[in-house]
Amino acid sequence: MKQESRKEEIVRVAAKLFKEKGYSAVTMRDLAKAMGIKAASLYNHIKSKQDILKTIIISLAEEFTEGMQQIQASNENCIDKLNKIIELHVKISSQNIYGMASLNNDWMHLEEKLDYYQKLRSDYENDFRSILNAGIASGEIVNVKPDVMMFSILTTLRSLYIWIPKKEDINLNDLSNTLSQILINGINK
Amino acid sequence: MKQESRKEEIVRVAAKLFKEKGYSAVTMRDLAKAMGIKAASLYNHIKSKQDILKTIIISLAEEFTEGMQQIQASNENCIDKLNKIIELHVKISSQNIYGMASLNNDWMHLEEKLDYYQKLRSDYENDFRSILNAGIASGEIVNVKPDVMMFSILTTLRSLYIWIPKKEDINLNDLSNTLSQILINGINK
DNA sequence: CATGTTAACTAACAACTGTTAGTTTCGTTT
DNA sequence: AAACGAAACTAACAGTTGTTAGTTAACATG
Repeated sequence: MKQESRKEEIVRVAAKLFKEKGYSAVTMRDLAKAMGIKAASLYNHIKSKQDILKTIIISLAEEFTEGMQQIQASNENCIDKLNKIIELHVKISSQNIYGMASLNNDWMHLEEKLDYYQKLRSDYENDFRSILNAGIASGEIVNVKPDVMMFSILTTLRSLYIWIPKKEDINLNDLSNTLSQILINGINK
Repeated sequence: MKQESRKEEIVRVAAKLFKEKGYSAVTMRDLAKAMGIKAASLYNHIKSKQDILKTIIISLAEEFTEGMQQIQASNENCIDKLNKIIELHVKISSQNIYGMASLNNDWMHLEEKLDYYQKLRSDYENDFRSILNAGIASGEIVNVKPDVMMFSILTTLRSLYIWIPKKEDINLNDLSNTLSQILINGINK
């Protein structure tokens, strides 16, 4: 159990506030009050408000990129790759509920790192799309607009951070399995 | 073709800016510049910044409520009700792409109308849930966690505003049908 | 004990925030 | 021609914003 540094604590508390009100609506004085210190004291630990956002978002985006690369490299079939993607989102989202809110809602407020973030995201989507296309080609997956499929699955997975906290005593394996069933087999009997 | 009032124009332009940067990050001076006037001049037409947000969000939320009530009142089977809900979201979202962004991301910045909005939203979700439960009871719908089904379908539909603008020359009927197929029957072959 | 580091503090800054008051311009109606 | 209303303007406000500078207290290391 490694000790959390003061900077990490600030980033964690900031992410929580960012989830509730959004990056722009949270002031450094809000954050300081939540930390029990004065706003100026924050700057002993962090470079800027912008730097906090960058730390939150980029580390998460890189976690997704890494996970996707491992899935792509494996030689499982397409449905199993999709199941792995679902597990990846459930895992990362449940471990960092607050950060996921920033990733989804406040990425446009990244400044220097905006281009880098957008590249990671579009690479991720391209990988996702190519899994679906391979599944269509091999006959594993039904042949209807892969873009709509991707949109549907990915927005569900990207919104997990909203929904997971509402369920108490949730079992993450159960959740992954249920999502797999619903997203892949639908709800029709 | 009814003429757009100056106030409606301001609300429309504001919604566009809110979509790009979020409510909090858009200043009245930003909005004025986009309108080609000075910030103070906005107040000849609108009461406050808050009032703009309220106008955008509440009218949309009421549109959804009205649509859901009609669907509930009809005596179609559950799957057909779900198809109607999908059509409702596609229709409203495509007609008001910018407003949907505020509805999804900036509702927490409503002040006096926050409680009202939250009531509309939870009523909507309750209606949705009861359709799913009826479908499970009648054997139309597979019996797995209705909350996960609702979450999955509803977040996809709520995110349409992000995705529709990326597709040029999209046919809205096609989109509704494709979404129905994917959300209800899944992607498995 | 002396020294250095960490992390808090107070005070202040220049810029920006939403908004109000009062004024001007200009086309339309009396 | 006079009066009116709509819609723009300038100027200003009080409060808030992110951030910097310089200082102080507590504690660990030489």
